[in-house]
Amino acid sequence: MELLSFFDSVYKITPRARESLSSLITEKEYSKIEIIQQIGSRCRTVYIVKRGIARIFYHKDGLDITEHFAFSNDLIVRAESLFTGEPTPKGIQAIENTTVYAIDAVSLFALYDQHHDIERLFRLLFEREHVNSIKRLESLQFQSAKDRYLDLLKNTDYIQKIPLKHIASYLGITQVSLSRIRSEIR
Amino acid sequence: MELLSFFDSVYKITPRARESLSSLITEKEYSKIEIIQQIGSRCRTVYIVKRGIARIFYHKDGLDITEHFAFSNDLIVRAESLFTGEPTPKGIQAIENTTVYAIDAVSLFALYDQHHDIERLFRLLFEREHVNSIKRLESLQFQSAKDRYLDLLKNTDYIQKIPLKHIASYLGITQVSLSRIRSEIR
DNA sequence: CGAGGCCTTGACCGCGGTCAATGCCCGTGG
DNA sequence: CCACGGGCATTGACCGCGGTCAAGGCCTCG
Repeated sequence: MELLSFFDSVYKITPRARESLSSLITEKEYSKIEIIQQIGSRCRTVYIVKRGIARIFYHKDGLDITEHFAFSNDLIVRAESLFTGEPTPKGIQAIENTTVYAIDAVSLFALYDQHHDIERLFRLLFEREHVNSIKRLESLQFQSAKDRYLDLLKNTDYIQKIPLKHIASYLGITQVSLSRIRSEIR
Repeated sequence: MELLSFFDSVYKITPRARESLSSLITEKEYSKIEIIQQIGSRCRTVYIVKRGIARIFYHKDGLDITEHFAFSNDLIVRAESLFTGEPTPKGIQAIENTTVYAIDAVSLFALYDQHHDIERLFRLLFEREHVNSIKRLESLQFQSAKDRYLDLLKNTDYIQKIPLKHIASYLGITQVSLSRIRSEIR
């Protein structure tokens, strides 16, 4: 499976661990706009995007706000719920027709006790997410919306597939402002 | 040691692991304004504040920007360097006379191989930091500076000990704007 | 007592916000 | 097949939050 070789590139686990882990992995398909996880639910599944695009979103003052985009091989979890067990006001949605790998979190955490190396693999995977959050913090704290948009253009393929309204809220601005920024650029 | 009982409250480790771990822990004292870790260094030490206040900061366009504050029992690491091995443009400074516990990261990571439960303990500690980063992301993405300041006032004791200029940059605004916000409030 | 750091205040400006009108694309039904 | 309606993006008019620059007050420390 492609996913397992991606895992190998992060941290190699023993064949036995690999076997236990792979038995937990299922694939699911979602069509454009479909909800993968409802707002208000608890995060009990670790998703990894196989193909397509997904986003984490929530509602604030009646607005739909995108917090995160995920592409191929990206994890997509609502960490503030997965790590605490609390429900989260955030949901997960497919932006295009999307295939994800899904791993049940309870079973996964149970495997941690039997296979030290699985815990390590996922520790490393989540550490990457942690670093991503910090980078995003930096950009939100002291860059203009325009700079953030230019960065996004530079670093993210497939942006053209994402509706501008989602990009706008991800950048922390309205789609009206994003539209003006875009018109300035060329 | 107080630190070990704090660790116990997060995750209990075996007596043997506890012994190995405690041999890595040292205490260091820094006076107000003193630099704990230089800008541009690699993060090879896990610090936990025992007493006092520390901050993570960096320079952007000649300005001094505070990214994080740490109080008693808070971890203080530059995760984007600790987890990647890359140097970081961020430094650590004591805001007051501060005592920290210091754990050498290389030795700690080596212990992970011998003691599964130490890896788990620190995984859980870092997960908390991860969740904090995400909460902060939310507030930076879609709250006004005033709301962020009010939250900070509510959730953080000892703010009165932190110079306003640091609070301002932490909120993503200038100290001039913070000053106006403060004057509005009462 | 003088110097420098920190905080406040005033004048002025620009980025990004709201509200509203318009254009465009696309799916659905008569 | 065209007409209509709804969602998405753009554009204009207007406003307010937070930015810069500069002056002034207040501590602290040598």
